[in-house]
Amino acid sequence: MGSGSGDGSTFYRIIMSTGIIPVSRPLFALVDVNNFYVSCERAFNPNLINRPVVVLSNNDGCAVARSNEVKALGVKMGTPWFQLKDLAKQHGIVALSSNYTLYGDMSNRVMSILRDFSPHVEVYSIDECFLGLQGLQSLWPIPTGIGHKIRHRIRQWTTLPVCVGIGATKTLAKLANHIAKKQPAFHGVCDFSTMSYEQYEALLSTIDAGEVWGVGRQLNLHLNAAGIKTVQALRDTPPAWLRANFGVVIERLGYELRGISCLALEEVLAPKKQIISSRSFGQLIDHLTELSESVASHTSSAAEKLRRQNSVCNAIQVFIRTNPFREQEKQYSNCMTVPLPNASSDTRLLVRAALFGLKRIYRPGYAYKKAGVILTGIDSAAVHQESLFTLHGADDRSARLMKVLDQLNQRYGRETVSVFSVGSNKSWSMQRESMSPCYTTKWQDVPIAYAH
DNA sequence: TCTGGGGTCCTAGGACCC
DNA sequence: TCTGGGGTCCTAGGACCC
Repeated sequence: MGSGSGDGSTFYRIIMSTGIIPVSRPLFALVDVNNFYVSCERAFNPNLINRPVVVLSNNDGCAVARSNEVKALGVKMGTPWFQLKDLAKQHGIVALSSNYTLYGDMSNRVMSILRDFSPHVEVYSIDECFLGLQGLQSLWPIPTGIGHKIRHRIRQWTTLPVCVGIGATKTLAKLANHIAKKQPAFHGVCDFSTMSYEQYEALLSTIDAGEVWGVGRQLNLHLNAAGIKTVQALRDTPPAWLRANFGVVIERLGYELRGISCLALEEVLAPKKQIISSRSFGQLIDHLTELSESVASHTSSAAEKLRRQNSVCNAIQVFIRTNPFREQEKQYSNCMTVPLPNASSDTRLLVRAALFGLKRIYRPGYAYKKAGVILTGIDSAAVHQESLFTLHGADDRSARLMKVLDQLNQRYGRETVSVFSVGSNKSWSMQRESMSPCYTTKWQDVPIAYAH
């Protein structure tokens, strides 16, 4: 509930006066910046325009963005830089180290422009954004119009080139965007919603099923083996068959291609469910002390991200591995998930746990290439709010829990812990008697931290 | 010689509980 | 004590995405 919005009441009024349910079908746009990192660099260095440019990953390891000129040379995403050097010399490719601060800033500018076009916006990635176009018909009777206006304005205000895809579902909008990028005849805007049936079918029958959002390499192989090669063929495959063979995700994908929207716009930024911090080393290392320094620093930055979203985590995973590309060397890769006695975002506690795990998985005599940590079991409701709870039940655990509560309340100086209630006989469940988010701890955790 | 980093979702299997 | 079915939680691993 909780939707006492104007939309709702209007909806009901119309039903009552006319008896017609005004079903306004959803419509999505996907706006995507072309060659985003390269375009950002060009915005600040016009000398790069019309020249072949790549942006390289951390340690200048591999190409993570390519200009059209570089794509035309056949360079694939993720190609290692050392394999590109000859080609680069030959064609005068400019290689740049990545500058994520710049890209983040440019991304914010684009997103804020898009918010002027629609109140319903999902920032999908640093260079992509879904817009809900539903309800904008009075402003833009033909959706293609809004697409061109968006393109024009972003170009004018940021110099960045974008393409716009429009369709009845997010998957179709993605596909339309892909077409807008690949087929110059569309001038950067592909709008399925106003396209003729013939043109639509002709497009779908020529595009590889592997281009569909959610169809990766593996799935595409399986689809091809089953004779499903084009988007059209995939769409016309019975959803039940898709479910039986590939599961619920692909079944949903099938519906989305049929124009039945299954994926909603996610307008609010959901808190992260896991937070990773990891990096490859510039050179191989083998000592525990060096690994420890790296792991400690990763843990610290991960904990910072965790606190920024007002969360705590209940476990930290630490992992290390050798260089898998050096196939002739002996390989080692391992990880360990270290549970925390209490959910926390405290850097020192997390570092201690991570180093504890690292010591157990570390083996001397290997040349390590990468290390990192993953924070898991994230509880984003833990916002340190005061809440009032009651305790039900009467077995000895109640008394023990009360004691624990006292200890925690003393420690934090306020009511921070949720209380458990007793079910019918022996089952315990958490019960919150407050609407506000609370800090929760699990019954199983209690004896570990407060056994004595 | 040199090969990124950060996410999500789903599934399977084991431990444990009732 | 006999027993099975149903449920949760956790972890690992795969596939996919940008």
